[in-house]
Amino acid sequence: MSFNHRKIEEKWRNYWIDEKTFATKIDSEKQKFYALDMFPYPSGSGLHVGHPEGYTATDILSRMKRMQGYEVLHPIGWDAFGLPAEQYALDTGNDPAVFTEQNINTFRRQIQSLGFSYDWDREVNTTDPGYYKWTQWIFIKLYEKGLAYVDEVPVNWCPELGTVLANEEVIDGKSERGGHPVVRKPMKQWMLKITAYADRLLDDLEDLDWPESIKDMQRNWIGRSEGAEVEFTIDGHEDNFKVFTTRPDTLFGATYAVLAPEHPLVEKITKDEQKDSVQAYLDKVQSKSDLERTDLAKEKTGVFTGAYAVNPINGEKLPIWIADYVLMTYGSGAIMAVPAHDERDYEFAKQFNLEILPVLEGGDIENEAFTGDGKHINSGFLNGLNKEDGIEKALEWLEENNKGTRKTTYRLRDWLFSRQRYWGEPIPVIHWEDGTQTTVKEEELPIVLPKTTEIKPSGTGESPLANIHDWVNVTDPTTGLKGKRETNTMPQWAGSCWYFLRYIDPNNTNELASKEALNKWLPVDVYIGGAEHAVLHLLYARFWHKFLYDIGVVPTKEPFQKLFNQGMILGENNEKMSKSKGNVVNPDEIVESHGADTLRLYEMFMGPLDASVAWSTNGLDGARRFLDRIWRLFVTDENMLSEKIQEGNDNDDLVRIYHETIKKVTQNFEDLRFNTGISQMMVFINEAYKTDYVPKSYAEGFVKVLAPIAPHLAEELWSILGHDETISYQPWPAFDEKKLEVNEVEVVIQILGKVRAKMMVDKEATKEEIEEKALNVDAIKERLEGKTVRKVIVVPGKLVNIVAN
RNA sequence: GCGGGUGUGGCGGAAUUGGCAGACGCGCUAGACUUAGGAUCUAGUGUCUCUCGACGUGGGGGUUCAAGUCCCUCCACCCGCACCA
Repeated sequence: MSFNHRKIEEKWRNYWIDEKTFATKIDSEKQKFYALDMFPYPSGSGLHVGHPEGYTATDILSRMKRMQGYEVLHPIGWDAFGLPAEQYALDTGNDPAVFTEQNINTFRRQIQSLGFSYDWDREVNTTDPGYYKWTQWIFIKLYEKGLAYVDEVPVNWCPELGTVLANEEVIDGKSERGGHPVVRKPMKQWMLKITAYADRLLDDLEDLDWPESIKDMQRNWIGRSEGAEVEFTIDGHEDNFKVFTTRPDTLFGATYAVLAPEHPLVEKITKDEQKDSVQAYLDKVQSKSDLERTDLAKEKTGVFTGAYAVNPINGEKLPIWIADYVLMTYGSGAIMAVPAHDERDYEFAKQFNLEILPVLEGGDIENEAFTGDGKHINSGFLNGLNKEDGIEKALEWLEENNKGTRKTTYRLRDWLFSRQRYWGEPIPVIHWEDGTQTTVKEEELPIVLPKTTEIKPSGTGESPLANIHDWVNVTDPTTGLKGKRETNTMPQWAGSCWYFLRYIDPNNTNELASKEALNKWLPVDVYIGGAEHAVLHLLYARFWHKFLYDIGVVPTKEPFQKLFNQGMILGENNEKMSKSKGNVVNPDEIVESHGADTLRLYEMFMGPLDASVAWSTNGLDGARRFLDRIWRLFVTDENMLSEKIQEGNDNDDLVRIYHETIKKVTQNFEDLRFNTGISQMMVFINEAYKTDYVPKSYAEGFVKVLAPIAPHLAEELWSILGHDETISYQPWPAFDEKKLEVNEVEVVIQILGKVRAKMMVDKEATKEEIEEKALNVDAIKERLEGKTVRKVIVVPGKLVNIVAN
């Protein structure tokens, strides 16, 4: 008979919630373990089968660690501000708060139906004023330290969404959310100075137990490059300009210079006879959308200004060009072009017939730029040096002669932090009528988002909050000075930058979390979520955490010691699940038809946690079949303990496999290799079916290791085994290394690397004994007839390889 | 183009330090039980020959007594970045 998952799962789900089985004692004496899930954005479409994959992984670890005697913090919450709810509210005329609350209720119900061992008293919600009070507080601290500032910058304006977006939120010239077109537009915006932390964000990656691919993505995003800033004067002109280069050693090979179209000197230095063509070029560049600028057809374009720069190293005159392959936003917006040794400059020089002068030996500059290493030539005092020494000597020369300095630049830009939207944390700043601006006093926090029915973006770049006069207009009670509140709100990423801190002390009204609790519980021991947050969330959260570390709020430099990215669950047709493809699997239906335990088991057994694997209904059935097999082994049709489970000592047929199972499963779970751990559990059950009886102690040990994967079923089996209390805090079973040993081991006998026979030998047998025995095996003797044995290799306990011809 | 990764039966995937390739599951085949089976149990299942055996981890080459694992080379696919000087 198969077990009734609906009844069993409901029973234990209610038990855990009613008894608060998984409440964390935050000041416990036990060793701590903090297992964190990336908290979900509670979308209107509900939970997806992809969500439970990562959640099950952390849940297994949490349940195992509890049984191993740790105090476990395993919380969940809601990243509930953000564009989709607001867009939906706009489209349907609903209040985003109401809509969000409904979504959260759905998510909570769905997550609870899967039996995750969250501490439900620690739920956080980024849209709760009690929570975002502290998001605002952190903003004020950033402001006080000069890390939050207003700047007029060219921003990514998305007309469709009516808001600006951070660089990280723009993909191929379109908004990450919704895929709407994005254009460049100068606007006054709040910025966070993440660049001040660029070096630390880069260097501290070294000590983190994170996937190398994620670390690399962050390294590339930060994009530190070391080189020199070199000063160029302009022939017959007062002004000069700086260029950034990583190859100061190639300065002798510079044959022209390029300014970005937006460079402030462009207008000043352009000669009269070039004015028309330069203006025409600038017009053309400006009308290009971001999409066109990143277009794949990368033909170089540009125009000559008529002006000449002077190469500081040899006094040569270099024509100054304008071209959009030089970006105003990187370095100084100007470059020295060394076409012989830079691919982009080479292309440009070919296009416009500019001089190409090699300064490094090797390569064939007739056909392509040479970017490798070689001896310097045509380079005055650098001649004969290699790349590394050349760079060093050039840097020394530049500094001695006041022509340039060592300089490090970054690809990372400051974080654009304002959104012209309603559904976000209000930025706690007041602009006063005397032209000053201040942050709100801490005791006035939180600045609560006002209720309104008018949440439509104005489209002019002003937030809908600007129309709520009661809220916007303030008067200082002591001075009578009038002012207006900042009407921009924070981006969605703000709330998720620190939520893992709030879980530690979620109801604290005096501080974001108590110092003692933070000291005990940080860092997060394991953090599991999707790879889509590789740069956005994970970089921002690290930045805020480092800042909080600097002002003494948190005790660790990094928030997440170990990070793991779960893979994607694809549709049955091997494609990404999506409504339009009709291949979405709804977890509610699986819980109903197969049970939560089956879903958990199946998702963990599909393959390695980090792989993307297609959903398979047959595979799901197989997972259920395994649970049924366990049930039938333990329980009779009358729901009594099966006679096959017997009190008493070891069963010799089962003893080794039992201890091996405990060992492997424990190790595999620890390593997040759930698929192999489960396979070992299947091996045990297969063996248990073949033998006459299963000692009760083995049965109990097995149910304990099953509990993290299939907790409802395990609880039920545990009670059928005669226990009154939850299995959740029962000690994790131990294995006995001695029981794994065998007296005789099978050794394979190979001839020339091919397996020809097998034999049993004593575990303690010496190499000589094994060799002798192997040569006396009949099948081997036959094969060696007429051949000379040249060599015999013996690997004790494993194999014998005979080299004979 | 740059960076990271993957490639093993019909399918998902196993395989410490090089040491029996294909654990476990799905699917398939046969048998048992059964009024019945999309239930359950038992056995089998890499390919070719069905007897000995040969061949097999993307292709080719190499090191080694021994290679999925190490080295060289080529190919395919996935992810990220993309004129970042």
